[in-house]
Amino acid sequence: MKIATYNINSIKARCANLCEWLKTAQPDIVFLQEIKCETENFLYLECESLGYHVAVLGQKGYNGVAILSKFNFEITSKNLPNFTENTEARYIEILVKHPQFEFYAASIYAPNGCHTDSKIQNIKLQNKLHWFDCLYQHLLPLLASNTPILLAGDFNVMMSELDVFDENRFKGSPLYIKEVRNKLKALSFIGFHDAFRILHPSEEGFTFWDYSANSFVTNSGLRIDYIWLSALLAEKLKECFVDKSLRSMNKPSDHTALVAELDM
DNA sequence: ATGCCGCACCACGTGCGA
Repeated sequence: MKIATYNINSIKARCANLCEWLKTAQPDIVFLQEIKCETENFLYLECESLGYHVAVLGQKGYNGVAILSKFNFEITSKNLPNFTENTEARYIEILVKHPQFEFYAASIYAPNGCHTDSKIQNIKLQNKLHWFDCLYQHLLPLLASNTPILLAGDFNVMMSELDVFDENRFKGSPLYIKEVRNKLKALSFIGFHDAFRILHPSEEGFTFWDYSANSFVTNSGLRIDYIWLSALLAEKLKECFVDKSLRSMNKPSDHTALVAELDM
């Protein structure tokens, strides 16, 4: 089983790139973030004609998450039920139903918490930390159900100096400060495994390069997109890699896809 | 010490991203 996560930065602007990539990469499940469209405006026909069932939580203009799956599923959650300020579309979760296996799978777009005004940034940072707390509160009963869980998406956190091209530029950033990194580390404390790091303990694995300053060419990137596997899925992990082909296309997203192969 | 570019939208400027 091949799965991929991709912050697409507008599904509409990326339709041709996405379809071309789906045809060549042939993933079974794709987790999308920042689709930037309302639920009813998603590219249903294009995705369904390529063999995918579609789950969408959209929003006008910003954010928005979706899952494309060749396997049948039921939607089990739209947004975090325990997060009270749910005006932003950042979480959609399905239960994949295959005759041989069943697991929860969520597409995640965590708040980034950055703003030019420091007062507003602090409010956004607190919101980000609270959002992660709510994510874990939501995940604990799922873990207790003993159903395998897969989390994929843009977590807006670099976990270590390996994950950032120039650590000094991000000192104090809500993407990198200790409080935020600790929130992500907490995922491993409750039993999730960072798929890329399991297989590549010392590679950079960047998934994002800013549009400006020629950053893709100079490889000034960040690793902020992750696939997290609960134990029952981590033991099936065969391969995990960054597919840079999407970032190399015309009119690319500023992110590219992180891909994992699991031996189900 | 900074969004340098690109996206969407009551749109030809502004908000937002990371």
